[in-house]
Amino acid sequence: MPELPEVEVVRRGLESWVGGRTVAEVEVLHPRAIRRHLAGAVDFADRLRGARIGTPLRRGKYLWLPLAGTGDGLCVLAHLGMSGQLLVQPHDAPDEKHLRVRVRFADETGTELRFIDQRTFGGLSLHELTPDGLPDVIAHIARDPLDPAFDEEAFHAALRRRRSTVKRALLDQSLISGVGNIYADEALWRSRLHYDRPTATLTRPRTTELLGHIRDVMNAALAVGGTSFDSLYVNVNGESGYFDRSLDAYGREGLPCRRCATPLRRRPWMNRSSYFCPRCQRPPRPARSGV
DNA sequence: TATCCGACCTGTTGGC
DNA sequence: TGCCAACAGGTCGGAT
Repeated sequence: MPELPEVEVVRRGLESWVGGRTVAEVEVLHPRAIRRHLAGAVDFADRLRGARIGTPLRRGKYLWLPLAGTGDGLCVLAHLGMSGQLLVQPHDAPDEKHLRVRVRFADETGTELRFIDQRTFGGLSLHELTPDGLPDVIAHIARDPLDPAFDEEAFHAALRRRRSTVKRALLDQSLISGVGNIYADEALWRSRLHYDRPTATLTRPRTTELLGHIRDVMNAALAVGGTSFDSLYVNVNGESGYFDRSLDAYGREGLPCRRCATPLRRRPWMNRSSYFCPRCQRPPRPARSGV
């Protein structure tokens, strides 16, 4: 599933293969893929035609392509959801089964950009950029932990204020962006923190340690092209990443913990799963009532 | 206001 | 072999 490292791999691919090219034609094959573009498919295609793609940018799991030539301050915002792919394909390559949007360019390179999405949780839309260069609709998305301007002190203070648990907080994109279920479980395992640990109990050193593990695991995944369990995540050239072989917690139910050999467990959690080591990641003690 | 949780969506897998 | 339920999970919006 595309989280920050996978989206960054895609962003880098787009920078190489799509940056600087001019859009000739856009074909929307499934309306749900552009559902966040409220003006609809015809408007989406009309406004994109003739635009020149700038350098792709990213915040958390969102990436966007600034546009020139359509009036200032417009961009294509993309979210891959759970199964979205942005592929650069030859014109004559057969259409993928779940091809949703096709972008052709006004050049002779012989390739086009395709948005493919099996589960249609992702999508493309056009938005204006705010003065600080961010698409207006993602102003609520926090900076991600690989952003040099990420404010660690403010993050810790926000955690302490919350009456919630640590994994919920990690998945809250308005608090810290780019972390999804996989890297949350990995970082918690590395930090020896149980997913239900109340955020208000985290000390400043524990927050620093947790952020360090989040950055480490994301950078390690980035270095090998991200995590691919199946064909649902690939880079713009259709290649898989290799970080699934390095996962310590996610998807390893019943397998021995790489620290203590205790079999890892999976627990249903918020309509998904949490993987953890019952020995290294002790559940929090219940709060005593009436004290 | 803060937090929680169901709905959305489709292919795969496992049980019967 | 075929049917069905469970599962995967990021984001949004309604409920509490």
